[in-house]
Amino acid sequence: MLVHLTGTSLRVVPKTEGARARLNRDVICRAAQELLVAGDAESFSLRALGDHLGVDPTAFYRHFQDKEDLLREVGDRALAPSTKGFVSTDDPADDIRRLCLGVRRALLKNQVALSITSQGPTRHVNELRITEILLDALLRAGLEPKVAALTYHVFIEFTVGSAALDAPLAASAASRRETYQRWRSDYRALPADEYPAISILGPKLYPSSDDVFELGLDALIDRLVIAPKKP
Amino acid sequence: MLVHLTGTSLRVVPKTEGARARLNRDVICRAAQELLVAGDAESFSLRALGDHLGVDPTAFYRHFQDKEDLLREVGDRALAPSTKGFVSTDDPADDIRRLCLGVRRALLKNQVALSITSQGPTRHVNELRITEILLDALLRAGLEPKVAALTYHVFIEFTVGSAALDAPLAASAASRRETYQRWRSDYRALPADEYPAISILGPKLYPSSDDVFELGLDALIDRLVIAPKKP
DNA sequence: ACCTGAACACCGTTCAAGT
DNA sequence: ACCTGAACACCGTTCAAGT
Repeated sequence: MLVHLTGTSLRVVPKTEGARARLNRDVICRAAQELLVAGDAESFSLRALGDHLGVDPTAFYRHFQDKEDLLREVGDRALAPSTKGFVSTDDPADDIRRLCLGVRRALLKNQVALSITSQGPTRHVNELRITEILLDALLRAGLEPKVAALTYHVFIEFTVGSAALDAPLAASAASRRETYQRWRSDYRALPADEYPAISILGPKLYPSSDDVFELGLDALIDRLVIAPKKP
Repeated sequence: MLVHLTGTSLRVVPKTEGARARLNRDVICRAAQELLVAGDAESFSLRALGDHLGVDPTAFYRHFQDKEDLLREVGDRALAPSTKGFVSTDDPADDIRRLCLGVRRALLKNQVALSITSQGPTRHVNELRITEILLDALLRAGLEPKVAALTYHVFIEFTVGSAALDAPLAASAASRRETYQRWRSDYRALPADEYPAISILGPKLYPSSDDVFELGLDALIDRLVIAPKKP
């Protein structure tokens, strides 16, 4: 069969016709991001997305392979603020620190932490930039290749993993304080003879998850980048 | 209203009647664990659980509040091997190391990492034991209460978070090697001028996730427990 | 007391049909 | 070329009915 042009394909399409919400990957991603930032991640569905776009839910399949394909791209777009305008300095340790903090913030805001790592590398530009920045910093810090690769994965697992754990709570920032209050009082109700350490430290548990992340991140940077252990 | 015994409540129930798969939390949890260990986590459903038990799917609701209630208990049971028989020594750093490695192994095997932390503390015995062991070790290591609490959360986030990220791949151990192969070759196909660090380190990425976890865990222990930073 | 089964309000996805 | 809408094969959960 030959591909052939028909007369109609050369017609000029009126702009007014194109104005009514013509779908493409960009407008779909933006609508998905709006829903994810606004509500909780688990109420997101392709049907809700269709509603939000004023379009049949299945129109989506013209532009993405499946839901995962969409979430992966939405996730990558969410990461843009952490790579756009990022400039590496002559302090690789600080570069790593700034990058991981930015990645975490972007993931928490958009509730897409898990979709990022679900199926390995892609050509998605922000994921690749993050990998490049991190690996570059680790090489500049003087790590040998094999150790640099391992260390890269440590930072990714800690950053993305803790974001995945914190995201559900970070979403409802208002209720987080009272949730934590309740959890602490659950600990307080435990028998002190059976759980002595918990009864001492219970009131101090569930601090700011930002503080937790920074403590862990700085420890990893100190030990793995600034003063790596000799083998 | 008074609680009163009726004559029938004293009747001896024939054992043959009890033998036909009478439901309770224990047999339901065991069936769920079997399904989770055998297959992938996302194919688990209450309907599949009902089939496996030879029972209507909704019979489940006589014994658990909802699916999350079940998964939380299944998760806690999965953690039992990491706390049963655990003995703390006079080396708190090593106690932490052994505990976190055991917790990670248990979570990966049962694919229940995320269900553990989804809604804070409970009276589930293994979760509480893990908290107690960890907090106790941190206090014995000489950390002051506030730092000990932060450090506790760092270890939990790193252990559970990385298990949550690794679990989907750990499930299909057979296909993991070839998956990693493909990912590495994806990296190799990238333009070297745009991604110089990736093109150098690409072949070394995606090492054993056990090695990654141990590198990070030991770094955190060194920096936060053995040689904590002075404020 | 405990289980069944119909029913409700959803999912992601496919595919023939429309324009 | 792109969108629609019916349909398929599922979900978790509720509730009246059975025994």
